[in-house]
Amino acid sequence: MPEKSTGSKIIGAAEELFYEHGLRSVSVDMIAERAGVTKRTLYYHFDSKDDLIEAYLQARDNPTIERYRTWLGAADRPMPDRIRHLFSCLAEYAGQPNWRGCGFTRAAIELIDMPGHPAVIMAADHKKRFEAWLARAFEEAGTAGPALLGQQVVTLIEGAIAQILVHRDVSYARVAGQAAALLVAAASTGDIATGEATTRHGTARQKEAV
Amino acid sequence: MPEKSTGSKIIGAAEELFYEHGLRSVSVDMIAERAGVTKRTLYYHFDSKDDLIEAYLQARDNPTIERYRTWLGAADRPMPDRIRHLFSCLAEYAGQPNWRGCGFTRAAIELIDMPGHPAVIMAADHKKRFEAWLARAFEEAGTAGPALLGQQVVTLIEGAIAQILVHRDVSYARVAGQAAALLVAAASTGDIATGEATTRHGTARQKEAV
DNA sequence: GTCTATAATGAGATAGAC
DNA sequence: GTCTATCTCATTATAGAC
Repeated sequence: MPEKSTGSKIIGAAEELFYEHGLRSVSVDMIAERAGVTKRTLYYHFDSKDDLIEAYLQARDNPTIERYRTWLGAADRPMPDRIRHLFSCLAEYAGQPNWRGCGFTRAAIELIDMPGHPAVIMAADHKKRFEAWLARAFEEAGTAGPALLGQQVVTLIEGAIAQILVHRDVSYARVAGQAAALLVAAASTGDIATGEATTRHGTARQKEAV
Repeated sequence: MPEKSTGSKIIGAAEELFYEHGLRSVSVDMIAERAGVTKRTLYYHFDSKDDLIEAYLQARDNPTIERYRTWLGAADRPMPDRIRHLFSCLAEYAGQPNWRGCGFTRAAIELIDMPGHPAVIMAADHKKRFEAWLARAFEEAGTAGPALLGQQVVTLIEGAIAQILVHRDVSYARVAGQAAALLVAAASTGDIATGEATTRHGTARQKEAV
């Protein structure tokens, strides 16, 4: 098999460093050193640091969505269970010591004063595609209101990630998973969780545990 | 009334700039200029930029929680309605052109490679107190499982803020509010939204609208 | 307490040889 | 394509006068 190309070595180094320490804290020098090349070589392969940032997110795009696809699992189980499983996997994944939240959201925040930055655009696009994938999974499972449910569940995922990051407490993934499963279950019974009506006569029930 | 002190002028400038552009993008020079003092004067009042960052978050702490307290409103209405109202207010607030998400979460992310930074500690502490306040409100309203519900609702708030920030679309606050109201309503009926049991026999219902 | 002026450092990016 | 060496600029922080 072929030697790893210089370009991909640089991207690999950028991935590790940007994700672990953030975009602004990591210098081009650090990336070059980690990649085992000089800065001049790095600039031969990439035009600028912004270019590297873009490549970093690009490299994470597909793997991230595929990871969630695996977590959701096949359609041979009820959707609420699959969703709970997804959040359960997230909890385990986020418990790893080198986990640092969502690289896309973090990029959007770090580059908040550069709305036109390619990485910011890419982050929004990535999240839209992720939401669309999830909504589609709901649709295929015959869940009512798949688009709305997609919005709600990605919001729970996003919130759980932020809370885990701030508190270093993965339990937020589990409680978010319970919430998501309840929403999905409510929709699965044929109801649509939207609108402004009161829900006080709802009777969604979950057995007590944990 | 007394003239605004130099110290508070500096903090005011730091607040505006840090919140709008982020911690790393804003230089001490910019803050000094905005405050109408020289850099030397700034360093007379604050030891370092990190010190300024801390003061910036400190200044936002109480106002932020009070804002949510107002949004939740008095206890003269059913809790699901109050929660929906809170998210509705968030949607309107986040629609303002100078809104930039949660300063605490953003600080935690920008300073992700400095886990011991005072601002990072303060962010976690702020969010814990916020969650405790919300859980207490549920408790006072007699809702079952107030602590769990507090976790779930803050997770929805956090997620909605992140999504709005990335997509510049306040509708995430509304759908998150619907989800939160449903969770609260489910708990209000005496159920506790926890555990691992399937929820497929739940029948929480919300009228379709919007 | 506030000013002008200046360190001291680290960053992104480039020159030109091989 | 990769190297050594350097440029240019922004940034945090400080010196010393008034």
